[in-house]
Amino acid sequence: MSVTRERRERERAQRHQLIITAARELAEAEGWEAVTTRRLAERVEYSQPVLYSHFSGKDAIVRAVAIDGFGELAAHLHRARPADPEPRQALHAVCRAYLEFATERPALYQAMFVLPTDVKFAHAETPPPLRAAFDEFVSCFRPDDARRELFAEVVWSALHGMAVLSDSGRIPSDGQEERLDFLVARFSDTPG
Amino acid sequence: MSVTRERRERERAQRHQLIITAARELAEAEGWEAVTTRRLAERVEYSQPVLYSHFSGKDAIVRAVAIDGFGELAAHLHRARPADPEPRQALHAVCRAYLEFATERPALYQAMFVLPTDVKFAHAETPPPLRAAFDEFVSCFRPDDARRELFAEVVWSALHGMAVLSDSGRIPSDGQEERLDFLVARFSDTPG
DNA sequence: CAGGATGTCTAGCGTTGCTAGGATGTCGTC
DNA sequence: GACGACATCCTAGCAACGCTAGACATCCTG
Repeated sequence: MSVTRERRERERAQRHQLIITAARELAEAEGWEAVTTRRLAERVEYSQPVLYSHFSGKDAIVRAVAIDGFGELAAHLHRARPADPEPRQALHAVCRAYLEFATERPALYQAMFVLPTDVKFAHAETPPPLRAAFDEFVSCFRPDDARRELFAEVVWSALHGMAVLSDSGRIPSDGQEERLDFLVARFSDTPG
Repeated sequence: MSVTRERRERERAQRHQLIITAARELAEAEGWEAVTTRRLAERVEYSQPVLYSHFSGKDAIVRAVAIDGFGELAAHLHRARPADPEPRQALHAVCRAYLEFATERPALYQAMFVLPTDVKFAHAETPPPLRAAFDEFVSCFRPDDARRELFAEVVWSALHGMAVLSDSGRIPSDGQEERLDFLVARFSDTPG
């Protein structure tokens, strides 16, 4: 339990995070198909096997990036929700923030919500930040409505669909604002 | 221009389709990650290079599968839409049919709407069956409403989100029916 | 200072998508 | 019917992939 050991562990933890951020940067710059273990190793200036001493495999690295993303998304949505919760404006703000997040960090978003994953959603083992992000949607609906979780699921599904279809060029990305307005108009508790 | 030549071309066309259906079956049975050029070649009882005399690469095979799927989806949605178009029931029927299609042919659905593609959506070069499928949604809204295309985009996005999030285990698949009901209630022209 | 644990690298395995080049067979012409 | 031209198909191989075994170096401990 020497001082050296502590330093080692600290360095190891730093390198762990370095791998995660390097994977994320590489993915954001060139897409996930460009993130190979060789390029990643080169980028962190270690050899390939070092990656495997930190993560069980490439999937685990992607998962680590995704989990980092959940925290950022939760924070981003929370910042966007106005303090005075006029319900419809709150929903609009949160939805817009969600689409912003997806558009500005497409690779991160893919790691979180598109790539195959074994992260548990809506489950006891769900990462707390992920649950927190989802709750930002739930909180946009009336607390006394028993179906607000259902509402949140559908709104989230719609936003996710808009995000991925737009990102993959399947719907024109310049109509996103209009679609957002329409979605919120239809889903907010206070119609009109 | 001999008879033999005609037979050759006929055989070639058959083999072309054989490759497509083999790829699709393999994907439906074991997922797209199991569809390798070697396994596909083995399945059609030819060597690998034969695939490349029909398609420019693996992506082109996936695209061909997807395009087949567009036709089937359009037909499936059209069958589902009732002749007497009570608007809300029509929308409900088409939406349910869409989700059915996605759940029952998940690999085909992925080829069409998830995997990277260069198929043109909402464009002059859009495959007609794809446009026809989209129009089944558009037709669920009042013809005099200039924004019905927008409505259709958002409904489609929501359904797509529900389909992929459920398929990848990110929302529980047994809530799909409830979500569908809620979606249609909020989006149909005739509220209530 | 020796011995064992820890950390890191080189080298290589099996698989992937894809392609070059040779063998085989079929066709139109003399 | 024999022959050159052509089309068809396969064997063999390339580079890149995720991942791992085993050798080397380095450091802490007794």
